[in-house]
Amino acid sequence: MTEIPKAYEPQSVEDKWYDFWVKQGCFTADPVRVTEKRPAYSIVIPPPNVTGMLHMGHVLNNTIQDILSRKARMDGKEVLWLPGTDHAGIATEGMVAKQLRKEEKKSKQDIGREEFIKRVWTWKEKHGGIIIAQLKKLGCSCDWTRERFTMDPDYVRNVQRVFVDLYKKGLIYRGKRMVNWCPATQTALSDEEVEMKPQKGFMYHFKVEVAESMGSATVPVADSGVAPESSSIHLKPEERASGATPDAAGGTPALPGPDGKIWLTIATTRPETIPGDTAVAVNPKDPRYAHLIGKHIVRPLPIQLPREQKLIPIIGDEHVDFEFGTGVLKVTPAHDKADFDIGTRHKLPIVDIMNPNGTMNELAGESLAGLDRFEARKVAVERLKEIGALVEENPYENNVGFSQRADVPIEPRLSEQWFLKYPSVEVSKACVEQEERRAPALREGETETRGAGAPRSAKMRFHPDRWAKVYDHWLTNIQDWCISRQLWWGHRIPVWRKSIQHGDWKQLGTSKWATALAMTLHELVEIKATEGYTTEFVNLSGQCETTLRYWFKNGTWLFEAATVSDVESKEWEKLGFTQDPDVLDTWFSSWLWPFATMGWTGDKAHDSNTPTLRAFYPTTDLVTGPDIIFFWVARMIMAGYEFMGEMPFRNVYFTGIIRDKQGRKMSKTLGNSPDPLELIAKYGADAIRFGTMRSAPLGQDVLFDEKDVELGRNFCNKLWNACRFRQMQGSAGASPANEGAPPAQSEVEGEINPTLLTSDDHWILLRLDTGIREVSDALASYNFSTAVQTLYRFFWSEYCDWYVEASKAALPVERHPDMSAYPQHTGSRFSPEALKLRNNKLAVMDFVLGHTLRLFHPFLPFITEELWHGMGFSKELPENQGGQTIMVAPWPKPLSDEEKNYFGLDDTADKVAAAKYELVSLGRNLRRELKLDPAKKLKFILKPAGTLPAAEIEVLKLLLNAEVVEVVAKSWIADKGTPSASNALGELFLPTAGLIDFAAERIRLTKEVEKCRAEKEKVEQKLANPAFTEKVPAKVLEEHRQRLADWQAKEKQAQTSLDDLPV
RNA sequence: GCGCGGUUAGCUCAGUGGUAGAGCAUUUGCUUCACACGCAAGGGGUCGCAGGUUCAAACCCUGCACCGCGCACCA
Repeated sequence: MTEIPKAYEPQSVEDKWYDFWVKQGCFTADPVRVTEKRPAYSIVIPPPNVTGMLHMGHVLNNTIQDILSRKARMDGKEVLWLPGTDHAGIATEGMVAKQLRKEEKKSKQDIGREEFIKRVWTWKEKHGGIIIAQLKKLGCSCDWTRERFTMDPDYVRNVQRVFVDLYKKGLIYRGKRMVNWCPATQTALSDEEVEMKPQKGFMYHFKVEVAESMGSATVPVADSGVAPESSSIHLKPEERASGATPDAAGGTPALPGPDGKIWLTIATTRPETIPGDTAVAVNPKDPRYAHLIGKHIVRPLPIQLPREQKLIPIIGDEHVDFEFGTGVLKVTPAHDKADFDIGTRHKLPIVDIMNPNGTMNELAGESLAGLDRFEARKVAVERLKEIGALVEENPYENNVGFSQRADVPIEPRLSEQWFLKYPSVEVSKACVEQEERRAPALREGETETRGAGAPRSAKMRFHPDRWAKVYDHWLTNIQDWCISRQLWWGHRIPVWRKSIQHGDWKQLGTSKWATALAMTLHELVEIKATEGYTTEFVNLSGQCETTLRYWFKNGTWLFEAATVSDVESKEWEKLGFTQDPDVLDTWFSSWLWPFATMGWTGDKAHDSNTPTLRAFYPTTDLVTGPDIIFFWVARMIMAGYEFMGEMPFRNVYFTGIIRDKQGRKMSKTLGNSPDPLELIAKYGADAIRFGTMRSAPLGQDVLFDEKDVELGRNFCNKLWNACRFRQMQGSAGASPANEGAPPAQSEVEGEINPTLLTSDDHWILLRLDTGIREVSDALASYNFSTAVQTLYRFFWSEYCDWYVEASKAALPVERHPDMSAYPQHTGSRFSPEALKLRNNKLAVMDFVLGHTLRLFHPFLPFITEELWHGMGFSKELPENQGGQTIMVAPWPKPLSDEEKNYFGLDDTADKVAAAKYELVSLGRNLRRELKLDPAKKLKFILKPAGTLPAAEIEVLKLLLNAEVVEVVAKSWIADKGTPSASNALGELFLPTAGLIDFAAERIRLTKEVEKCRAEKEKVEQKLANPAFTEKVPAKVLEEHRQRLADWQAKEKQAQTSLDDLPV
């Protein structure tokens, strides 16, 4: 490093080192290298959407993973950070469909499934790599040789295997159920993809006539010519409301009104679904309505239907809450989940009045058919008004489920879908450690459980562990997972179906394969050919691997063939079987991520010999957001147990959610989401990493502010300049960066000679030791912001602000410490002794910087690598110990007892320097309070408490910006009124003859006395309390006594000075 | 409704029972020869409220208020 720029320029450094790391294979994991001494450490990346662009959430998440990976490498582990992307079914399909519409004015149906999928692949090849390139910019040390995509052929095969396996186990089934239907994307969704949002709408009350109200008939009145609207249309709603309608709070039975009819009022938020009502339900215990059960009402919509077709029964069902609404519930089994359940209980007909796209169909009646559901709602209200059925219309807020992705209200819809009954639920539930259940002893051993080959605890840990409760709760109330999606882009369900008339086997054709199969089928079905459903499985072993499932009903067989074999599926197709058109939920592929990316095949014998799986599964850590705890984390755990027989990861770290500085979520519409790449370009990758980590406390959301990145840049610049300063001092000899140099080598030039260490050196070495401990501990407990703040404090406040500044007293300014070149400097500083001291100080600096760079490397990979080489620390180190790259230089260890002994560091070794720095602050304070010219070099007088070497005085002089620091004897007495300050080191005077502003000094001293007195009294009060002195531990009592003495002394001194001030 | 988290300096947050902290912002001063992306010195807080436990509470307990999040949900 010959010429060092004044400021750190990240742009010229980052690409260079990233390319270097990749070329040298620094990120590549090799399972062969894993041994007991070199344990494996692994993380699988939460695969970002292949359509995605890097956002701040990715920055947070991936920086953490990178820190963990880099730290693990420095710990000497074999690290696999496995990257990849996710095919993001709905998002990607939507994007390509949109493009198609825009560029070619075509729908996906226009070009067909095969062509459409081709287009998606083209799109993926072109744009799919963007986010990966962005991760590289951030410095992520992923093993790119193992990059995976959830639509890779191997991965697709794994998804199919898993599907067929679960199908075989009877955990996957197809059924007609109520699902969450997204009318925008026209697919079913899982419960997790539905977000409840409060919506402002209206509660409509409408009235219906009880058909049997005349008391004559229990049979529906066939009065087709006269629809109820014609007879009641003359009445105004309010008249009706006050008439026969029972008061919801009343409790009196609903009886015929003056017109001889009984009217019921029904409350609904969705009047457009009235045509789909197939019953009206009341609570059988409700005295108002119980007598009506079994009678019918006349459904008001659609209007045009003849009266007898509108009659629907009044049923009794406990589900109905009599407090709510009017206590009368309209039951729409096709369009409401709860209603569907009621319908099932009462065997009600199901009338689906909507199209898949959310428009009404012809069953909704002429006036609604073709309208969008929300439009239809308005029209339905109009119709009700027209016929006089609408009683009330009140603003109402309720919660409506929205499709998370499309942000439109979901529509409960009855449809045929595939469901998964979750596997391995109990073991997955039990494996996660809950805070209250954990033994205290285990908490201590936290660091050991991470990354080590054999975990001490068999449990999985969540960080912060409160998420374990959320996880547990979800698993306890778990519902079957709707896994089919009506999309084209994704893993198509590997099931082929055909229905065959009983005995009509010739339908299968006459091929050899078909004949053999038909024979088998024939034999089997002959035996089982009884009416009803069966769920027997036929494994046609010997002939094929397909799992066949069949049902028999009404003389027809329905066959379902599930297979992963391309050859066999072709055969099924030849036999007229057709593949299920649906694809699987994207999460149904990502839940396999931790092992499907590692060469898993599902064949136990094979997998147990797959090196990657053997070495790296289970993975060590998973880093993700709590928002996908159900979508991904929980499901991966179940898949891990089900298919690998083991947990997929030992620790899960949940990041916070990145928000803007006002606490709002980052969103595209708000425009509050900064582009990380712009920030990287502006401030550097290290800066954005540092800033993000610094402001991301464990388990809390992160309020992001560009200021944080700026701080990161400033920090990098500080690091840069501290190294630059060191570099300008020239060589101290041999490479000093060796870890814990053994005492035997101490005589080597450039190594630290303990006999030459000053109090400052002792102090910084102890501070370094503390820093190493704190950073290591913080990382072991995933407290990244604590780690960063510790580093910040150590490096900036301790090393730069105090140590380097103090060191300047012992370091000549000139670049070359060749004495002959500077004849004007003939003082002690340039004596051979001083030169030795100087070199020793440089050696200490190198020692500290060498450790510091390594401590920073996981957080700031680029600048530390640049400086590591630039400072020459890489020289003379073995290739695999930092010689090639700082990436694998050993992580700094706290100083051992041996090292501390060698350096002469006991627990009090930092006391002198600490007192010195405190006295400097006091002295600077004096100067300031007395309003003395800060630039002027002043004379200070020191009366030391003990003896102080001359070198210490030099340091004081420099740090106080003094002209001179004159040391005086104990007997020396200051002139009256000389401002002073004192601490353990001694008493510091600032003789100010002629300079002093007495008024300012009086104010200063008065304030000082007051403060001392207040503090003194606080302590006195405590000590005066007998309860305190009796019960308090001796140590605390002693502290208080000492504190009292200190304040008393200070007060006395300040008071004396005040008294001595000339009037 | 149930659960979780939060409430400490203007802002963002540390702080596991014993003298209230950091960064940013702010004030003042400084072209001190590594760094103005810097240096130095300040100002600024009855730790959300009310009780309780304790010699001692920001910290432990109880209740309340407010903010945020999750789950559930009644038409």
